[in-house]
Amino acid sequence: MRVTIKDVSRVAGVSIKTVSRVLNKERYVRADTRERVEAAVKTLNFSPSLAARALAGRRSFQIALIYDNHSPFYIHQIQEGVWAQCKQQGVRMLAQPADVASPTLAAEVGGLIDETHVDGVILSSPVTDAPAVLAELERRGIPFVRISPGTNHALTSSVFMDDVQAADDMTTHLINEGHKRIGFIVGHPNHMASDQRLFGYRRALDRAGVAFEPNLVQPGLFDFASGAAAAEALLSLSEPPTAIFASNDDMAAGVLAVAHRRDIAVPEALSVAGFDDTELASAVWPPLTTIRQPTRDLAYTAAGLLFGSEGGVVHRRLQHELVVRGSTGRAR
Amino acid sequence: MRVTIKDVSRVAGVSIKTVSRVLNKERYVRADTRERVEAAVKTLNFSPSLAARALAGRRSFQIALIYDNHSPFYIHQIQEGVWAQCKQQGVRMLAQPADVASPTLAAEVGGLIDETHVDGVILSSPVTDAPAVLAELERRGIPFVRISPGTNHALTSSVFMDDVQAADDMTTHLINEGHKRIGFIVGHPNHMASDQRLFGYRRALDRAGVAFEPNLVQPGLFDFASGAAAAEALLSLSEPPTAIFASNDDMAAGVLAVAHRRDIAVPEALSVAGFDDTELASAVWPPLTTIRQPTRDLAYTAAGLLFGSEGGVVHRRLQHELVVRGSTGRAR
DNA sequence: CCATTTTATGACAACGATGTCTTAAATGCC
DNA sequence: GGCATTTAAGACATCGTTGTCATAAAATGG
Repeated sequence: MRVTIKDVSRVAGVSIKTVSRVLNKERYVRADTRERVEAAVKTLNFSPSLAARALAGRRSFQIALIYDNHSPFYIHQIQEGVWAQCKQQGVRMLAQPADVASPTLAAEVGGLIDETHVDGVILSSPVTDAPAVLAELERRGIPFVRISPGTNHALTSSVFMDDVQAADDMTTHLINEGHKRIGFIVGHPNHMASDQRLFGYRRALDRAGVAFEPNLVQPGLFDFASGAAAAEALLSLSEPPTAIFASNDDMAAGVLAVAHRRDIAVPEALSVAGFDDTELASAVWPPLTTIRQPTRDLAYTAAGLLFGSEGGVVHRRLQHELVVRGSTGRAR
Repeated sequence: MRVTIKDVSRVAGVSIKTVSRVLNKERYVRADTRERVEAAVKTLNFSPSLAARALAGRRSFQIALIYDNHSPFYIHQIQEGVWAQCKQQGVRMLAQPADVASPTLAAEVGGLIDETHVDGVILSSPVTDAPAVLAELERRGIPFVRISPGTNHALTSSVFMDDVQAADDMTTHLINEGHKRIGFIVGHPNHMASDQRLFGYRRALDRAGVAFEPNLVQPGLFDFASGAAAAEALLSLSEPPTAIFASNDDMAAGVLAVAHRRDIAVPEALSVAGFDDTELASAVWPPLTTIRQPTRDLAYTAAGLLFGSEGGVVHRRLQHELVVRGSTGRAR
């Protein structure tokens, strides 16, 4: 049999309402009463039913994390950050993989909210930019925070980093190392960050007075295979680049593999740079020069905003960092 | 305002109990009544409250996945498999990171179950072998399935692969390639699979009549850094191995990095093998020879058993597969 | 055709908490 | 000391479903 608030109230010799008050840290409970209740809770090893709390009260003590991202490293860090905050707040986390391409996504999200009564939602890129989902959340008036959204910054709370500046930093670093022909692998077209990183790359080139060459830019999908394919294309050019900047680490790993296969020394003959600084960046050889994106902190902060006292729309930018490792060096 | 079963019943012109019957696919509902109800559900866009269902009924339509594993790739595949099964069954998944070393783990798991009313639990290694957790679950009589448990196979349902045989297969493969001095990097001591893989390694050596050398075995923690450290130790021996078999891919990636750093050609001068066939195995250079562990399928199957009709304890062994890639070759 | 069984539906209590309202005791104020 | 206010605690309705029981209608059988 389940231990209920009623059992606690009997043992403590008070009404269930008083137990409820203690549980929710409400006012108007005498210190000695509180202690008796707390003792009873401990003795009986009581955990309140979230279902009953959700049904009767205004909170469900659950939030949902919705993501559609195919980099396991990235998701892992996001989950970890959100979970850390949830644990601190005594709230459960519902992990919800999704598919931004699905026409039923908004309906699914709506169903999720109705079913679970979640107190809030965290959206991770690229779900952050699915208009139907945003509309659905807005219509329900449920609080939500977006991690690294690409659009409508004013609309709702979000945490993010400056993708344009980060890509600019990396490109500038490569230029400073003497590179003039820098290949660029764009990210997945679903992700707004892809455009921004491309923009940062171009901005840095412009500022340095390096001509932009369209055939040095290759499309990618944020995964290993597309990075490798893009590298093949770039290295097959009559005048190949001396450096390749991939929009994330997974694709950069693909570039490294191709370089190895073609017996091109990295970084002596080719510099390779990634983006994100996931665990992968230090697990390949040579370790990747990359942009440390504070993914875990972004997620932790996002969940914090959801519970936070600060009313209204809040935006937080977290700092990125250029991490120079062995995969880049001076141009020959 | 929330749409409730009452609204549906009004629109359909039936009692709420009848709506409930349709929702739960119970018997004794006329076809035309069922259709009217289903139409009303669609019109109103109704999703039943899980909280209310859990409170009133015997099911909560939620299961928990408990894991403590530091390989993001592995967890990702586990989550994906469980989620796929949940989606098919119309059930929510509660992702619950844990710490097997924590003395309060069993209490936390107990609290989770009381709070959420979950219908079942899936344990992923190494939580599968935490006696306190198992006792707690047993005490509550809640169904659970273990993924790759190391102990007490008869106790409860589980899905697994043959770690001993797999490690034996890999070791035999290396022996067949002419290797006599094969280094082995053990996994995390918390994981039972670590012992089994070591055992398989020894069994293969014994059968082939290759002498076992204790200093060719190094401890590891299933992560990149420990793999690198173990490789340093092995390659610093006066008579270093010609092949290194790491108990998982992350550690094998560490070995590769050390080999590169020391300018040891792989596979010409050193063969390197991993275990798991996570995405990482194909993202490093050269791509790893490894054991394909059907992680996603294990998870999918485990969740299936939880919902399955088969009463009592069920065990399912899934097949592993030796995947030969570029990181291993003939011994010089 | 009547008795019996099966099918189909509804009324109402129950699940385990919180919200609202009420009441009693303690405290503050002039 | 008397009255207003604050503090402390309980009674009871309520949240949105499912479980149980009752009952009417339809099907079945001899």
